[in-house]
Amino acid sequence: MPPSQPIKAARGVRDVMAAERPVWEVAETAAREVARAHGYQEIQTPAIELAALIERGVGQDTDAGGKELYRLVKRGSEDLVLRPEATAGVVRAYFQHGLNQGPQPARLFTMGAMFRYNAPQLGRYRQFHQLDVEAIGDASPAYDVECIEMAVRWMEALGLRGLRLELNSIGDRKCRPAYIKKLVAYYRPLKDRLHPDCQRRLETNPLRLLDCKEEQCAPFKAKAPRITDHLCVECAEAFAAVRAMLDAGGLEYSLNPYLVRGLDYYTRTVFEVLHEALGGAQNSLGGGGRYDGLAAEIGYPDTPAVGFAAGFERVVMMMGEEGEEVIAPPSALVLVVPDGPLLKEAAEVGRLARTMVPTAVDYSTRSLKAKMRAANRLGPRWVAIFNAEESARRVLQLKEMAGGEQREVGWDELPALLEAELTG
RNA sequence: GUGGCUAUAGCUCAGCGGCAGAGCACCAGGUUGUGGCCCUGGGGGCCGUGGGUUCAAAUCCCACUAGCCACCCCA
Repeated sequence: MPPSQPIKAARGVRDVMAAERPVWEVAETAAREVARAHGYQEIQTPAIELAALIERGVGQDTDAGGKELYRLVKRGSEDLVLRPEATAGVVRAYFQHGLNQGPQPARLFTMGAMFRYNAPQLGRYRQFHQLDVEAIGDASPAYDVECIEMAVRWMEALGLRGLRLELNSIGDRKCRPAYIKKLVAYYRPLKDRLHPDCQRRLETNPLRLLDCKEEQCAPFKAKAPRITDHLCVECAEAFAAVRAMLDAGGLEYSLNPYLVRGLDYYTRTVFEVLHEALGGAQNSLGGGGRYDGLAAEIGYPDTPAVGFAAGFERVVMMMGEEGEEVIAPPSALVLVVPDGPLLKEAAEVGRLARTMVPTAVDYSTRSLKAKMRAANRLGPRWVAIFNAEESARRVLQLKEMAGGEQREVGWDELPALLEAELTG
């Protein structure tokens, strides 16, 4: 029985159609170029992972690793989820394929679909796509800066302007717990005056108090102790080194002591690349940071690492606003248009032309006039027209659509002629 | 998960109790092998879904669904 309603795409997902796809291709190509220019190698990891990897790696108390996680129906004893981000899977692959035995750090990048069950909005989808770049196996803050630089360079290469880089350090396992205690001690007496969400945060995830944008809480936030004033010596030195290298490299940034990222695994450096023109809630094009604790969390040897992820949907959207214009190429350079029922002959001419340039064939039974109208919309550079009489002589009329000139060409001369036209 | 706005042709939208409309797009003809401009004609609609009010509902009311926006969260 047919469905009572025609079946549409699932909520929160979208199709990238032919008019938009070339923009994605530009973004993907630029991403590969930037990553490879820094010595990074492309890998692919699965979209499905064991639930334990994500829950341990991303953190069950985070949105991405908790309520937003897509869980697959168990088959047998396999408890699988759709990945909400790529880092945990890349780190898993790094160990599983022995990259920890090779030269350190391993410089890896990947591109692909991520999945989070949240309310869809412009620029935010349930299936979205990220560029993900990771340097695994070395604690030097120089790699933090390398990641930041790649993120910014990628977006700049796509013509995006009005980018803002925000930077913070959120300490490590040594100094952060002590800071959180101070933060809670500061906020506890103010609890009644915070708005409900923040009252909840105080109990569940105190760091998130710094993320609050409510005016009601703003005065308290301004006077709250700052993590950057409470870093241990090692974290403070690393943070200073990151800033010094950014300065030396001419990368502008602003320090944001309230920048706290949504995933549990971050330590020390965190950063975000924002775009001024995007709406307040979805103004983040990408972000990342150091995650020295993740490897141990998912059962591998303690290993320092740093990386970033950036969203294609938002980057592509901003390219449409202000980036360089990308024009979708016509689907074919040559369109073969037989006048009459000449299917085999049209196919043969198509094969000949295709040896040189992308070639489509119009096999429809419409009038020649209708086929020419269609040809005009498809936008090929040439149309190859022939009727039964010309077919018998193995010739065709090659018409250049832009100027309208056409001349008779033998089928066997066609490839050489097209080549000459393209190179000349 | 919470609140606001919206839903009519492929697209953009008008109509706001009384025959389902426009522009663009699509198809065909005007031109006996040849596109664009122009002219003519044509195909297309459960007016998001379900219920209610009414003699009568695209129009008013309710619910649901979806989209957008804000919150939340983040890419």
